[in-house]
Amino acid sequence: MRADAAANRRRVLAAAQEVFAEQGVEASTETIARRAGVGAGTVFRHFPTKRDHVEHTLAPHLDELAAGARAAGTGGDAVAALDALVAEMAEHAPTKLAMAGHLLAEGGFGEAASAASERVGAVVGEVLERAQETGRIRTDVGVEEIYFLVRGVAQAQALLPVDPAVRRRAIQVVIDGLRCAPRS
Amino acid sequence: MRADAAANRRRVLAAAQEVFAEQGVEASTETIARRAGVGAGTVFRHFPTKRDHVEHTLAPHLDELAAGARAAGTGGDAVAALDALVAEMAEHAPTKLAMAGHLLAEGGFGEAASAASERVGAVVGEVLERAQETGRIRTDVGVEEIYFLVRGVAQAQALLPVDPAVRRRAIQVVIDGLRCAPRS
Amino acid sequence: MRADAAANRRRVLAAAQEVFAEQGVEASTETIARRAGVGAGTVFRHFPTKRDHVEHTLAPHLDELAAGARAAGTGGDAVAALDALVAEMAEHAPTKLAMAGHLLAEGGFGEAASAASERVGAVVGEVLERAQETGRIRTDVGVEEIYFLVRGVAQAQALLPVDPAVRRRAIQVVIDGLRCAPRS
Amino acid sequence: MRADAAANRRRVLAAAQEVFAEQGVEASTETIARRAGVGAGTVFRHFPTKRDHVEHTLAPHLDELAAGARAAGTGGDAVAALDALVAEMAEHAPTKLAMAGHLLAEGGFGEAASAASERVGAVVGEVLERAQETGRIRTDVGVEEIYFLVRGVAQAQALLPVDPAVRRRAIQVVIDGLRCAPRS
DNA sequence: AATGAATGAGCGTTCATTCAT
DNA sequence: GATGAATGAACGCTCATTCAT
Repeated sequence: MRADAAANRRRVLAAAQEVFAEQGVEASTETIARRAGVGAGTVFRHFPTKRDHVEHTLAPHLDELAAGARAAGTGGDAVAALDALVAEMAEHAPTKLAMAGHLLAEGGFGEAASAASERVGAVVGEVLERAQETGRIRTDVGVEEIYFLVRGVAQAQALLPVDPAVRRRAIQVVIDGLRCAPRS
Repeated sequence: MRADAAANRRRVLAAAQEVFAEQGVEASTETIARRAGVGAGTVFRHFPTKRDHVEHTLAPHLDELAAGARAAGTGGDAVAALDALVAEMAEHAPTKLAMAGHLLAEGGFGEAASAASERVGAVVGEVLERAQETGRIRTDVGVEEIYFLVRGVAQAQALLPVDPAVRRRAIQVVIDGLRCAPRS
Repeated sequence: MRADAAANRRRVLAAAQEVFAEQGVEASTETIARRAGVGAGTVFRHFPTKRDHVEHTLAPHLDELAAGARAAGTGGDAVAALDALVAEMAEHAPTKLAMAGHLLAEGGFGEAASAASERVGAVVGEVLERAQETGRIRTDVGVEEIYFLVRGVAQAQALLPVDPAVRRRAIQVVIDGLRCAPRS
Repeated sequence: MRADAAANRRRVLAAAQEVFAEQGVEASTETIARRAGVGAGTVFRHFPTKRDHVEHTLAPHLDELAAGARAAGTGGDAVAALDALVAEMAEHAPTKLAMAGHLLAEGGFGEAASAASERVGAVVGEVLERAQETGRIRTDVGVEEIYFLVRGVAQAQALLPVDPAVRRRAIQVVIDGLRCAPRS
């Protein structure tokens, strides 16, 4: 029976990813249960409150983000790697991250989300450090600034769909802004 | 009694600003009414639907934003003016802008919010153009990109409170990124 | 000022007739006040509760009904007069009588409506008696039965709009049923 | 638990029959829930909107009506059967039919009520045709006229309780009016 | 006397959560 | 373990009625 339970858990999480992405965190637990093909009670057995549910749905997203960041951020040229990482994160941390809002509005990330969030930070930290060592990336910014900017870009598109060309140019501004030389 | 009504309207709006800022747009109308010291019916007399209420709470914020932008963006040096405007907007378009989300999710801005939004855009457009004419600001970005970045930074701090120093440095990245010369 | 008050009262009643006819008794007092061009308070000054308001709007309708009945029921031939009266009442006591429902559901007619109702009954009684004296109208029915049937026909069309031809034939059945001779 | 749910559904319907009969369709869902001994949410689980609730409360009434009509309308003598059917319907389609008003005011019968309504019409049609074939029932009336008259009588008593003797005599007028021979 | 703003109870409806089966 | 029915507290909104001006 453990196997069944685990399978159900997975199906509930998958359904939640879909439904939260489509309808936002306000989607009802019933909807998710139906999509997962289980009863509402089952969802609550696995995630006793909605907070838990949202948190455990967010965590894999963050891990995916970390994975994407790691993949993008390990190319040969450290600076190019940073550029790619920022672009990757800013483009692929979309709508779904609105979940974080719900969590934070209700008392901050829990264990699961915090851990995943730190894993993302670690990856970014590594890549950033490598890039700064080349001397071409400004050293007055750290992981926090990067993360802040990336979250911002991600949320800006979540709120209001925007022409991809606009988004791309905006991201380029951020990337260029991370370069060392002060200008003019 | 027009005077009393106007006073009440102002108190309701003030309460809404507070409450929406504290608890998000999901805050109940009852809560706002209580904070304003009026009955729930009074809120609905002034703003027949929640959308109306949110919209008319948001509009003054946008106007304040436009006013701040205009103030910041009219200094002598056009580029310094742009820098100031971006900083000003990014710092002072806080939590409360989450209201826009509610509106957009429910069918777009209404008249009041659209008008205010355009007023903001106009100010930014003017300042940006002036700055670009100096040749020191990149010309591959327009109002949309600026607005997108500013919204992003604003929302990023709305979602998750952040050390002001971090925010300041992140904003500096954006400002520097707007400069012309591509680097290294 | 007495004159102004009386004029207002009349305008409120006229507005109520229109609005109740259009939207049913559920129409809000506000709507009626607006239509009458007065404030809501004025309506309540004249009719302290909604019951009062409905009742005093209904009474003139009943009086109109009585007037129509009297006009129709005073022709030369007593039986023809009865036929005309029934037809007249059944056709012209339409939708608006739904008001009676509200009243009855809330504790019966009040003074004003009761008096008007009795005035209708008196007219019908006179005409019926004259007709019965010809020996051609059954004597096992009285005003109550007539009134009951007429109300029925009137309300049947109020609830569900019906082909006028159907209504006419149905009314003819009632008229024929009032004749003396039992058949086959 | 399907059994419990079904039982609850039945209790809710029974409560609704009572409450709608006593207080009209405007009765609150809360009241019905309390009468049924369940929470308000339970009522809405079974009948997602008030329309649904009214409709499914009305439909059994119509079916009962059809059943009664069929029972009354299948005796040996076709004319006697018609008489019985009209009497039966007019007497037993009481207050509760006011429900139809709510439905019609809100966009017509739905599936359930329409189907039941047609079942009633079919029964009446059969009996009427048989009776007309005897040559003793006027052929200028059809199901529509009968239905109209019956609804009328039913609603007349719904609106204002009336002495059963009066009602009986009024119904007799209708029955006699359906006979062939024109009189006088 | 008239106004129309304020009130607050009530309504239909939704949803996270609990619990009997 | 899973189910899905039941719960009941909210919520947005309406409206008869009251009352300060």
